Amino acid sequence: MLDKVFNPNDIERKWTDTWTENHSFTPQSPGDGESYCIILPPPNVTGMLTIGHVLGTTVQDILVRWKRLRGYNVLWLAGTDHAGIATQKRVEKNLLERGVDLEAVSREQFLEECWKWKEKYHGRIVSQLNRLGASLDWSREKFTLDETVSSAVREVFVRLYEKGLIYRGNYMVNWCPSCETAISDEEVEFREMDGKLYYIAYPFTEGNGELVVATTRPETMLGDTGVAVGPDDPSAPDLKGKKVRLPLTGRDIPVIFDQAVDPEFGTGCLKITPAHDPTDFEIGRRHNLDEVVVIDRRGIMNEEAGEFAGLDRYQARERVLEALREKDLLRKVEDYRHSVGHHDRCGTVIEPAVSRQWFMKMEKLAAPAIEVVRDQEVNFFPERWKNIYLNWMENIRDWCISRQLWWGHRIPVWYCDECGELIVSRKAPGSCPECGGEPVQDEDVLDTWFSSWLWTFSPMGWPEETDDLRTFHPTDVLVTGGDIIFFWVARMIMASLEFMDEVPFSSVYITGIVRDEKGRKMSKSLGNSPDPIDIIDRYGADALRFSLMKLSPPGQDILFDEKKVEVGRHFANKIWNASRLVLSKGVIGSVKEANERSEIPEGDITALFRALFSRDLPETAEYSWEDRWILSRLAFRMEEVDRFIEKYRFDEAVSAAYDFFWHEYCDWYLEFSKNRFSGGGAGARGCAVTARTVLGLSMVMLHPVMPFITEEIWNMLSYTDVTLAENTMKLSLDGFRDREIEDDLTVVIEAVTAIRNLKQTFNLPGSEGVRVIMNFKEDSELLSRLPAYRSQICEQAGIEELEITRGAGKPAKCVTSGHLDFEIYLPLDRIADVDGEIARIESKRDKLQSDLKKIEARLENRQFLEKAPEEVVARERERMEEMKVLARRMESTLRDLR
RNA sequence: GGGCGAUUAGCUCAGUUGGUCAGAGCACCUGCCUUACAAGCAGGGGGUCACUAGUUCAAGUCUAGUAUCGCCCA
Repeated sequence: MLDKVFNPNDIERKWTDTWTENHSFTPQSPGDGESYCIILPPPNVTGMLTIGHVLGTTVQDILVRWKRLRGYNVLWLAGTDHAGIATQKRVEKNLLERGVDLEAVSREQFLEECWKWKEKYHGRIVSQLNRLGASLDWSREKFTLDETVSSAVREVFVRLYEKGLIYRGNYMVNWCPSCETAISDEEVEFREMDGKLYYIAYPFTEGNGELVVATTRPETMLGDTGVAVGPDDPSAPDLKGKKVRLPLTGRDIPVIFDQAVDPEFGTGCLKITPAHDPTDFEIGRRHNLDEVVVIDRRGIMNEEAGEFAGLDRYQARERVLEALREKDLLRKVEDYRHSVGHHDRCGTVIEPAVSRQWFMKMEKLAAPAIEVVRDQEVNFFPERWKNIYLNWMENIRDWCISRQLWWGHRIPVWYCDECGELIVSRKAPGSCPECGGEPVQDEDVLDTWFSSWLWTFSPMGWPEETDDLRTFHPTDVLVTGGDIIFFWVARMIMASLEFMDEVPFSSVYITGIVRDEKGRKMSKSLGNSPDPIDIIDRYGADALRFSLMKLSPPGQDILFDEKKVEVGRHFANKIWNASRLVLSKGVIGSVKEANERSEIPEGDITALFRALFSRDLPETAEYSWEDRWILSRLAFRMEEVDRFIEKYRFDEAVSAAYDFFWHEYCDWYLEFSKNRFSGGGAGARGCAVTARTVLGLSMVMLHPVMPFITEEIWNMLSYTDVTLAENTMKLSLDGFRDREIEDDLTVVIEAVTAIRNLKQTFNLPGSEGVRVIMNFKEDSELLSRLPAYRSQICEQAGIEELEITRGAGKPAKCVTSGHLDFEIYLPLDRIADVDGEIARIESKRDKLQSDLKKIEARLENRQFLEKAPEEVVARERERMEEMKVLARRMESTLRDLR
């Protein structure tokens, strides 16, 4: 006998092991059937997965398992990312904590530490993904620094360099003084901050007078090489050719005129620091101003800053202000709120700096990537992301791709130590082709995303024309968060179009962001994400997956609270216990026997299904209306679930399966089945076969969402020796839909519920001696079919006798329940609480009458009658008549009671 | 400054092309440890759909504006 309470941990381990041993998720290339491919957004090897990863991973797993069940040749490609800055920082921190002097560590030694780190955390990530049930193909797994991927990176660099799209130069970049590297525009996060606006006087070199400039960063004045005013400035003619003397340095700098000056800002007069401000840089280059660097790579003032050298930029700010005050040049200080760029990885305030870096021209690459989205070759779900993508792509700027790090893809560029020749090459050159000198490789590495943007094809062996590429590229759908749409999604589309000449995927599904109960995004740095493994230990992976899917409508952020996982745990327990019931009846009519009897090919569940149930289940001793009904509902629900998954409506798909299993199969079918089992004989046999089959197909339906428990139950049902995860079945249950019986059951269920309600309201616990009359309106079609359901209605409602009548009068002493097609009379010798009953009916009558008034008003409205579609008017008329009948009956009931 | 979400029951959230859409889960109340399940069963109460105008015969749903919260871009 199975345990009473479902215990997920053992079976989850068991099936993970089995699937791994069977290599269940390794497809062939070329393979049988249509192929389907998803690449896993490679997690960083910096730490552990968050609940956010669980959400995205589950969505992908649902899609690939669902496709596999339908016979697709599915590849879900596993991989991890080296995460340049993040990993380097973690390793540095780790070394410092171990008391290692970073200055004394060589590049080689440091990289060795990084690889150790990678091995450790890679293992953790793999085990987390396995615990979650992710059906990834580990045989093809790649790490972004693997040789196949690295060679693709070098290939791409060389090709783009040769095409003139990659260039090196001295430009303004976002510099992180903490990480001591350049970063791309996308890695800068702007935050609103309270600051000050300082008004500083710059005296003219000749004559009296001064120009007052406004700045939030007074320390940068040490690097000023000009002062700019707008060309339309009223004082412009007077300023022509003038110079000012830069305070504290004594440097004479020109007054220039430039469109970029905003006359509304401050005094309308802008100090120009070309080496430390992006706008100033542009203005400076336009006017050939000097670029004086005063802040070094660590954010410390250099020797150009004179007496301020050696101070960090914030200390320098204070000291500069002091000095200006002393010289009486500080005219005004205002509070000022402005946005300040921070490095998204470490939170350090970005120091814009002129620096020699490698860049990629993006405009030409972006053009086709814009087209494919406009032409709907690539579609976003939810669709609103499309506009965000297009907006970014249309305003794209060049990409700074070099990083001053050690951990990453080293830039494939060498410089001759003799003649300085620049050599861009796929392989290390032996000697300089110009002078035979010794080539020295560029010290820097590439932005991590420079390898990630190739991820739909580089892990499959590009630039070789491999079987995998032929079979699986382009991939089908990319599932990821909206936060990396620029970093990654957009760039992948560009890369694939450039190098594969096709889109990388046809759909992009953007998941919501998982936040904590306070609405903060879960992140490693905040430490507010619970370890998914803890949750899995306590609730089970199926429960976690189910709950996340049920609670996350597409694109909506989800506030995660551990309590929400209970929904899934309860459901898994329900599945488990329903299975206990069904399996306990297994001795009757084993499906395996039926399988053998009908000589059905191993694993062909559809054929089995059809052999067990012919299209029109005859009203035989074996099968009866209960079976027809649940099969009809199953047919409907399976189709519904498929439709929702196709539309990426996982919340709806999961809810449909849940409602079917719990509220149709368990609440009604299995309850009906108890009587049939206890009756024994052929009826019990048919019931057992149906109960098992529906259970089995429910497992198929739920497997993509809850792979473990469904696999377990599926195997206990012994249909085949093939695991559910590896099974394929083309299911088409269309023919089993039976509207008439579904309509009948709607009434049966309504009647049973009404009787239960009356019984409970009037406190009749047992069924003994309870007699109920179900009185139909004269014209009801149901009347003739109802007797078939009579015994189940009695059983389910807990009554001894059900009399079905037509147009009969109401007995004198009884309580009633009114419905559209029928009325329930429950005769009582004595109504204990007459007043309560009157109040109950009155409140229902009041509600009915107010609804009735609305409908009457509508039907008296000439406009409605003229303009609304006929069927709407007809339906309203019908409703009004029905409600009138109900109201009359209620009134008569009330009269009787009083 | 520009753009995008959100606002529906005490809580967390569904509600697709306007017309049986006012719903689910949790929480709550009542009765049940009924031989699958108390992580359960049966029954029940509970909402002016943020606000204001508008379009329409008809608005939770469409339009505009307002308020509050959140995100993205500059």
